[in-house]
Parts: sequence; C-alpha cells; structure tokens
Amino acid sequence: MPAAKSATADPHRPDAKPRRRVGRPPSAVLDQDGITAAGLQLVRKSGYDGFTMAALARLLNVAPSALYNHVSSKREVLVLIQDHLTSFVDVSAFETEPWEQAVRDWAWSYRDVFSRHTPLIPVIAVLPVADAPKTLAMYEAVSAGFRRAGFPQERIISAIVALESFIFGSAYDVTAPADIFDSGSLAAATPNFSAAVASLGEQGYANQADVAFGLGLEALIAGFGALRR
Amino acid sequence: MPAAKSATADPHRPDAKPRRRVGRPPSAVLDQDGITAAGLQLVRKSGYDGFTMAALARLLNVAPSALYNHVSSKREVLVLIQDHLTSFVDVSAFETEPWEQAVRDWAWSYRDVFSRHTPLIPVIAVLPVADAPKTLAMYEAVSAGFRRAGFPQERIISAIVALESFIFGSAYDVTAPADIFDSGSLAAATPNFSAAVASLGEQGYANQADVAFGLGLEALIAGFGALRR
DNA sequence: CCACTAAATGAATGCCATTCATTTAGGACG
DNA sequence: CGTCCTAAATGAATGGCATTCATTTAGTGG
Repeated sequence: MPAAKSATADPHRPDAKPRRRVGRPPSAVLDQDGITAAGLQLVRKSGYDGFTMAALARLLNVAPSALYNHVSSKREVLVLIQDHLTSFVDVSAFETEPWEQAVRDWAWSYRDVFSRHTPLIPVIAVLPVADAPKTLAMYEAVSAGFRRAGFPQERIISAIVALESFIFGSAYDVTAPADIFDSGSLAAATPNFSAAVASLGEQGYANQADVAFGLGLEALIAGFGALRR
Repeated sequence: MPAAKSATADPHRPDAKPRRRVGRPPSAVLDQDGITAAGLQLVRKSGYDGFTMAALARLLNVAPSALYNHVSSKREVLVLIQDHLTSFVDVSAFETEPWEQAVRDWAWSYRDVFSRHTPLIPVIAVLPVADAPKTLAMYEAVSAGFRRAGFPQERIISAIVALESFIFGSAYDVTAPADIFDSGSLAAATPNFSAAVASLGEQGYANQADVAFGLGLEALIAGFGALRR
C-alpha cells in the first residue's frame, strides 16, 4: 500500500492524519490482524497507559469510530493482543525434552512474555479459551506433554491451572520496584521481616524476582512430578 | 453524628446531598479512616466498576473535590482499602500450629480475601510495603513463623514471595467463569486438552479453582518444607 | 440495475479523575 | 482580643476517555 499522498488542506507540520474522504473506501483499510499488530506496536511504544482507542486509530490513520466496525470494544483489542502474544510462548520443549525440563522452559518463557504485559493478566485469567485460538493451541501442546509424561488425565488441567496461576502472579513481581521491601521507619517494629530482607540483600544475588520464581517453580515441578504413573 | 437535616431548597426525592454551605465546616467531615470504610462499603455494594470518586463522595455526603484534601489520588484510596483488607487475612496459625498447617491456613485465608478484590492485585503486587502498615504486619507474622520453623534467613523472603505470587494468581481463578475451558468448535483440533477437560468434569468434584489451588499449595509446602534445617 | 450491506467519517454523549478559585473556620501568636 | 496562617469544605471548570449515531460512499448478490 502506497503512502497516502497529501491531497488536501493544511500543508503544515502534523502529517499523516486521517486524510481520507467520507464513505466506504475502495478497499478496506482495517482488519483484525492489522488492528492487533498496530495495538502491539502501540503498547510497546507507549505502554498500556498510552494505549487508547484514539491513539490506536491515529496509528492506523483512521478515525476512532472506524475501529468499531471490526472490534466491539477496547477489551476485544486487548484479547486479540493477548492471544497474539501467547504464540510467542515457547512450548517446543514438550516435543524434545523430558517433562521436567519442558515445564521449566515453558514456564520461564510464559512468565517472560507476560511480565512485560501485566495489564493483560486480568483479561487472560477469566477469558474463555474458545475466544483465544492461539492460547488454546498452547494448552493443547502442554496437555499433550503432560499426558505423554504419564499424568493421570483428571489431574492435568488442575496442574496446568496451578502452574499458570503461579506464572501470572510471578509476572507482576518482575515489574515491582527493587526497594519494595524497604520497611522504612517501621523497620524497628518488624524485626523478623527486616532481618530476612537484609539477609536477602546481602547475597549479591541476581534478580530477586527470578530467585523467587525459580524456587517456586522447582517446588511445583517436584510436587507434580510425583503424580505421574 | 445526627443525620443532616434538610435545611435548604428542593424538598424533593433525592435526599442526602452535599447540603452543606461553602467553607470549612466546624469540625472535619472526612479523614482517611472514614474514606477507607466508605470505600470498602462502596466496593461491596457496587463493585470496582461502580467505585468512582464521585460515588465515594456521594456516599460520604461530600463534594468529590473534598476527597483530595485527604488523599492524593484514587489509587491512594485503593491502597488504603488494600491495607485494610489485609488485616482480615488470618495469620494466627503461625502462633499455634506447626509450620505446614500454618502456611496452609494463611494461604487459603489470603486467597479468599483477595479473590473478592482482584482489581487490587495489580496495586498490591508492586506496592512498597512501607506504604501499607497492616500488610507489613502480616509479613512480620509470617516471617517470624518461617524463622521459628527453621528456615534459613536468606530464603524466607523468596519463599514468601513465591507463595504470594501463587496466591494472587489463584485469586483470579476463583472469579473465572465455570465454562472457561469449553473449546467450543475448536475442540476437535485439541484432543489432548479436550479430553483432560472432559475427565476433569466427570469427577463430581468441588470447585475447580479450589482443587487447583490445593494441589499447587501442597506442592509448594512440601517443596519449601525441605529447605528447613 | 437495484437493493443491501460493509466500512469509512465526524460530530455528539456521558462519564471520569483531577485542578483551581473561593469561602469559611480553627488555632497560634502577639 | 485581633490577626495571620492553614485546613477543609464547595462548585465550577478541564481534558481525556470509550462508545454511539447519523451520514456518506462503495462494493456485491439477485
């Protein structure tokens, strides 16, 4: 598609405005894939605060109301972005690695993807899988891996849900400020907690959030591994 | 405090309006505790969608702008509510029960409280503890329990963070629709996943979310219990 | 060829958090 | 006892937001 030539008024600074005349255009400007791609681009540039329907429309060189011919709400755009992001979660290890390592690789990848998109978590967590085909594909790959590893059928979903819950919660941690556990002036009143925080700081350790995630993940893998038969 | 008498105009339906004349009132109408209590009441009645500064002001019989003499933003009200709710989390078992049971009781209680307040989770997860004294008190009680149980000092915070992440993620599950795993028309393409969902449904089991939470929690307790010395 | 429907614009609408000027009252200090 | 300073209320903006609606134009199926 060629860049729209400036054919009308105001040959000034702010270029690239919805310079298109009223009425249905010869060929459709928008579709769900394009909206999804632009949405992701906008989020990466401006974050979820800057992600507004108006800004999305501007990026797509379209009037805001045009978006509503293709999605029914802003929430639906978020769902499209979420589902697209899920295709970046790496499930390949379920084909190549033993179960423990596959779960480990998948979980780290899943957490990393959504730690940069925590505002989507409230959306994902209650979204029917039928509304998100790529997400469903991820579940299929993971479920298959669990079945092949000898998991009893009726425990597979519960185990995945538990892992996912841990992953979502941990994704928030990644974004927390480094000094989140500074008790400040109340430190004297919380000796046990403050001492624990201090001794954690003494280790030159890597990322605080990574340590906690690794610790919890290994416990879950060990615990769930025992369910196999 | 006696109900404000109708002293002015408009003796019509909508009673209880900010019928107070301009200027500083003889004694302060608002304070943070009152705002917190009204906020919680409003959330219980109208949910987080209905929780607006205007609605909160109406409940307190005050103009919306008056709130800003006591809090700097809506987010601060949410923080006040969050901290207040945390005092409902039961940490008493750390004084009376063995470590495993204490963690179990605490975790279930924590999840139950916030499963009815999931919109607070993004706020809590990145909130410096110094801004939430009751939350800090909870951490102190839990840390003390871990120390007494023989946990190495430098692992206590990571273990608590991991548990908390799991708890927050699981709180969302509680609110998910029951049919969230219906794959609908795509079921044929996801045989492993669909079979797992079906066999889960066959058990007459209790709450799906409770089963997953119990499963994950027991794995974490078992895994972390092994760290003690 | 004609009706129908899809896809754009642009102008509302209503809600929301927040700010600001203004008013009034209490308290500290002389 | 008066005079400032500051705290705490009102009410009127402000600007941003998602969403809706009337209107216009164009492609499509009978």
